[in-house]
Amino acid sequence: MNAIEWAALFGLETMTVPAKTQLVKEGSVARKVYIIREGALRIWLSKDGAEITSQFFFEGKLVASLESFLSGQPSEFCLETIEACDLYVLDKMTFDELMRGDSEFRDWFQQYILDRFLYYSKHVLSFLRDKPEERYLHLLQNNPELLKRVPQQYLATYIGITPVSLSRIRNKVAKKKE
Amino acid sequence: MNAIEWAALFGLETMTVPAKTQLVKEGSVARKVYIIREGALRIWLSKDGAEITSQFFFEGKLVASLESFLSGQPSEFCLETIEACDLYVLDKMTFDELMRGDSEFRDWFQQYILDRFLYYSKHVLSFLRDKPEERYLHLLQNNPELLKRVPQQYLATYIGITPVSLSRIRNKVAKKKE
DNA sequence: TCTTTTACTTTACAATTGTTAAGAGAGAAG
DNA sequence: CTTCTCTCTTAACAATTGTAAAGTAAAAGA
Repeated sequence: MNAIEWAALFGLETMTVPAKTQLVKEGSVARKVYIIREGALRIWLSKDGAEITSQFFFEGKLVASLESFLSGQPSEFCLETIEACDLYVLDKMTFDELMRGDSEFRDWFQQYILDRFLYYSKHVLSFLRDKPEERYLHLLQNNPELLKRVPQQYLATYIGITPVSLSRIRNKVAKKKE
Repeated sequence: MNAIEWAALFGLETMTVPAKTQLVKEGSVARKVYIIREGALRIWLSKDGAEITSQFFFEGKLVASLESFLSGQPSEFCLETIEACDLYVLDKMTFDELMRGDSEFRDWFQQYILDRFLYYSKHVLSFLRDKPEERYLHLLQNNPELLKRVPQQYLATYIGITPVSLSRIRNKVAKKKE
């Protein structure tokens, strides 16, 4: 079972939101998780007034400010749509009931947490092992869809550099290809 | 229940190993998890012949090359003792039985995975938001024990820089304090 | 259509980090 | 005690990135 199938099975309500909608704001408590039927979102945090993107989410994925949703603490992050999105909504009360009562869903969600854990392990690794230019090249190779779909300014902070520096790297890479 | 209490409850065997022992080597499959009675360990990976430390573990913690232990795939990392260690050993067969048969243990382990997930989220954050100097200062503030117990060359790669650069930063910070 | 806004690029300069090599100091081994 | 090894420091130079500002191009709004 994937996230969309769970959403359909539970008959979750859907909502449609325009681009640049903040579903969870910094400092507020996340009370819902969303399953993406269509669209793209990102999680960002602010540093000295600038936005730093920490993750992207696309069709078929479950997305939330998880650490806030699970702990009940105010979120350090903002969850915001990049494009107009079509989303299933799962509120915390229903989620808690499912986690208590539906062992299949519980197993599925725990697998989801494990996947996210493994994703983060690899992500940390790329910061330890690779230079920004290498991180960009890996994205280009392993996730070209991401580059086409996401504004470069978001991509830059996602790989830990400024938009200016990413522009320079792209220029450098393009010249090498000639 | 914490990891040590579980180990005692299950009557796990213990082992004592000297410093710089590789419990899991790069490319081998991790078949055990360890619970630390005494000592310190680290996980590292190699990049162009150099070792990059990705995490530290101390007393009371469960440690393994988790992605290898859970997936059965060869480990990308090496699990190595920093000091002489006194460890409980939990092999995969016993672990799998416990995960199937003991719902309390299963819940405990899943909470452990969740904690690790949250730890990694924050770790990624520090790479996105902070400069190496800030990462060092945060360690100094939040984890001074770590700095005393772990060789600086390991610490340097842990925060994503070279030992030379860490030495420079320490010098700079010391001068600021005068 | 014209204006405004936004995203991206480019440039120049400052700051930081990587690299290489040499040196100082502490501890281990003989 | 002496030598060897290992860790950390320091220095010089190259490479990379950050910052600030100006320029370009394309999309959005009136």
